[in-house]
Amino acid sequence: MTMAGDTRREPPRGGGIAFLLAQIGAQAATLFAERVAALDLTPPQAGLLRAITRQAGESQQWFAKRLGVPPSRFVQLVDSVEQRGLVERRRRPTDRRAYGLYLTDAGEELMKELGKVGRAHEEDITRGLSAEQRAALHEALTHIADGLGLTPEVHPGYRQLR
Amino acid sequence: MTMAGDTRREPPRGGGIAFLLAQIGAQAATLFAERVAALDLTPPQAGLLRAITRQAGESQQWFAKRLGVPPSRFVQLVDSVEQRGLVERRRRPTDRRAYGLYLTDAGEELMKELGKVGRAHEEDITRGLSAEQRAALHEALTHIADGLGLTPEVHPGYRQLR
DNA sequence: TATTGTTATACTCTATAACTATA
DNA sequence: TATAGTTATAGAGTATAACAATA
Repeated sequence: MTMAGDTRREPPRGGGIAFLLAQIGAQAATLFAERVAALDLTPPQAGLLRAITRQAGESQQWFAKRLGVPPSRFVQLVDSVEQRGLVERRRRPTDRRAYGLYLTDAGEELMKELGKVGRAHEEDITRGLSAEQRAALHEALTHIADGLGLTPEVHPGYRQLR
Repeated sequence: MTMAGDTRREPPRGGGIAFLLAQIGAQAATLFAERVAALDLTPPQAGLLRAITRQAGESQQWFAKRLGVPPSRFVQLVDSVEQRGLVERRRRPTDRRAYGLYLTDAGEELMKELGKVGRAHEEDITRGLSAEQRAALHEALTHIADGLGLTPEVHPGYRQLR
């Protein structure tokens, strides 16, 4: 099934690895957007829910910085998931300017669905690769991400569905 | 130098291969945008110049479809490089509705610089990977791109520099 | 009537900066 | 005076659809 060593293409695939990464990354982001749309979520909303799962109770400023989103945009993002009953803002008694963010029960439920969607998406992208190829690919990509100074949480490439 | 088999991270890097691809792809696109900005080009302009290099004389419609850009946007794209003297529109005698697109001498010159930029960018991204890792990575990415139905020319992920 | 290229317009997404309430 | 959150506004980028010239 895997066409090992297929380099017969001419002209050669433009731009090599960097071009392929940009091209595939954009397509992966689009496919992910389509998948989470089935849960009535946008990719930024999905990213926020996941971040809250990991760091429940942190302030909006904290999440906004962590996710690389400007505070003004972040407000609307929180509004959108709060109005759907997925996330709660809780005033902090110690500093009444700040809100801590928490998932509601409905939010926790949706996160399970989101986990399934993520696994299906992963399978979509890596379909046809052997376990060895996947391991090597994951290692190479992690190496590149580290070299580019990318941190696991920040995802500058979220894309809305048109 | 390469940290082979580094899977100690916790929590594990989010989303696995698909997430890494989207994250890296976005960053690669941004870095490329910064590099071509040194030539006073945007990524879509660079993509157009490269396409014309390969298929000089084809019509605007042909290129627009090939690059996945709507005709209305394509007009402005051609305008921008024509005004800089990099590209020429030539009316077709056989069908006076259509224009064939050609690089000017200045355009050919700039393409050489663009080639250098592309190679430097490729090195930026793949820095620290062994020759074997690069070959395996290229193969895996080509496989993924084929699986996603991506063609070598179309690049839906061009991103403007902000 | 259909097609190439063009223009006009409207819409989406985003960031900048001003504003409020608390500290 | 400084900070968390919010709101208002303006800009960039994009697509949709109407238009002119040629077939």
